[in-house]
Amino acid sequence: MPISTAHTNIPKRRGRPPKTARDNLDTRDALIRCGVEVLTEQGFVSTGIDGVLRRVGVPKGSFYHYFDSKEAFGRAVLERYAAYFARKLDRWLLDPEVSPLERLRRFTQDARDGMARHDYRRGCLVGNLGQEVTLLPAGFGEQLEAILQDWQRRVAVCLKLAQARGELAIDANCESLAAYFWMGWEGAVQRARLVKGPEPLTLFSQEFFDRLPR
Amino acid sequence: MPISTAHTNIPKRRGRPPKTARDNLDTRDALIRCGVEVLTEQGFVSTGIDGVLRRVGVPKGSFYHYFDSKEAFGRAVLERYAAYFARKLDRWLLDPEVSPLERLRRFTQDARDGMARHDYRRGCLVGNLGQEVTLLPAGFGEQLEAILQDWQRRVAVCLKLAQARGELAIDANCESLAAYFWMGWEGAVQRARLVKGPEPLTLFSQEFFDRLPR
DNA sequence: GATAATTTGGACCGGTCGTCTGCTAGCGGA
DNA sequence: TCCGCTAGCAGACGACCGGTCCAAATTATC
Repeated sequence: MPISTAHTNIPKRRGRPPKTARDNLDTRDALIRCGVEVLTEQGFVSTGIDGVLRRVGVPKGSFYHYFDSKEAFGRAVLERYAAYFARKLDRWLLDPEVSPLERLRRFTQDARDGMARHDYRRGCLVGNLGQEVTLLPAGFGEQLEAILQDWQRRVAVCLKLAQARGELAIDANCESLAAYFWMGWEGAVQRARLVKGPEPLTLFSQEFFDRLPR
Repeated sequence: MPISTAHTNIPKRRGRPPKTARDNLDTRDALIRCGVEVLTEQGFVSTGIDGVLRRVGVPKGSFYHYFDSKEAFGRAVLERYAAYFARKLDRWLLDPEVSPLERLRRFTQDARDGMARHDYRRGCLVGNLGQEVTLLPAGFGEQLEAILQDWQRRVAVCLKLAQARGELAIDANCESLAAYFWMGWEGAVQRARLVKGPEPLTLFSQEFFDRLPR
């Protein structure tokens, strides 16, 4: 038998087993996943690692076995979030079933539902960390900006498709519009957290799409 | 003489009389002013009292003489900022020399210059604290939302003036537009801090005013 | 049994908020 | 005059928390 797949062969790891029964090998994964949840709520600086450790049921001493530092943990969380979000974005923006512009609109609706599911406590991780950029370890700012540029690129592509379909004026600058979209959207998300309601998201969506050049 | 009113009869308390001279208020004032600077950079939670104390040259022990708690300090700072910003807003939005829409545009230009003056390290205090809303003492969120509503109201009035002048379509919903403006603007400010440059602010302004219904 | 791999409890150190105590300045009363 | 009282202020302290590190504990593999 060639290389065995991950789920068929149990690795039978050596070493001291976890005290609390946990899916072996993905303690690190669980920490990152929990980190995404907590950091989208509280940001990076004011979040203690004890908090996420306790939530996952991992002892404090174990942390530095999985990550070099809090900074490294933050980076891992951010990467995970970026990947997760890029997938989500593609799922909507590449949907061949609906028109390009409608895809973007549906993305905002889905995100709005997502915020409601978490009672508007969680925001956008990139937005949250962006606010803390002056306090973050060096290089974080650039990574955040790169992620936003990536999202912008995807939206810009979608807008160009809309142009080809005649949904959007041909002379519109899709890059600028995409940047404009994300600024407004991040602002709307922030505001939705503040009022603990969907209204800002709905209002933004309404106004943005209404004012798009035909 | 019947019950004397509080301000006519002086109790003639013993002991050293309250100073009430400038010195007392000056120190408090200096703390608040410095607080505005620091909190617009770092937010509330992750800012230490000691930091602002050191910057003003006030000993640690004196802080709780001027403020009941860190929370009370935060409230004072926020009030000061709101008042300052409302004045600034009025200065631009009520300027009779230029057309209403141009007033709003000039405000954004002025704010852009302001961010440049501080090397894009300082953002909007309301935006910053809004991001931390889940970690802030109770009631902060409502105060922040109230301040934003106040700003929105002022912008909405300005937009209505623009309508009267024919700069804006009569059927435009000024309240919605004002809310839309502030969401986008806060997002742009946040982004400008991230990239440490004026481009997001310029781009937002451009797009927003370009897409206003005529 | 030796070794390597993995997990863990707890110690360390620095920083934070808030308090406690005490000093000084100036006025009232004896 | 001078003692005591009160208001303004300052330094030290305490309790706590957060990030980091390490040595011990526990198991699989050789």
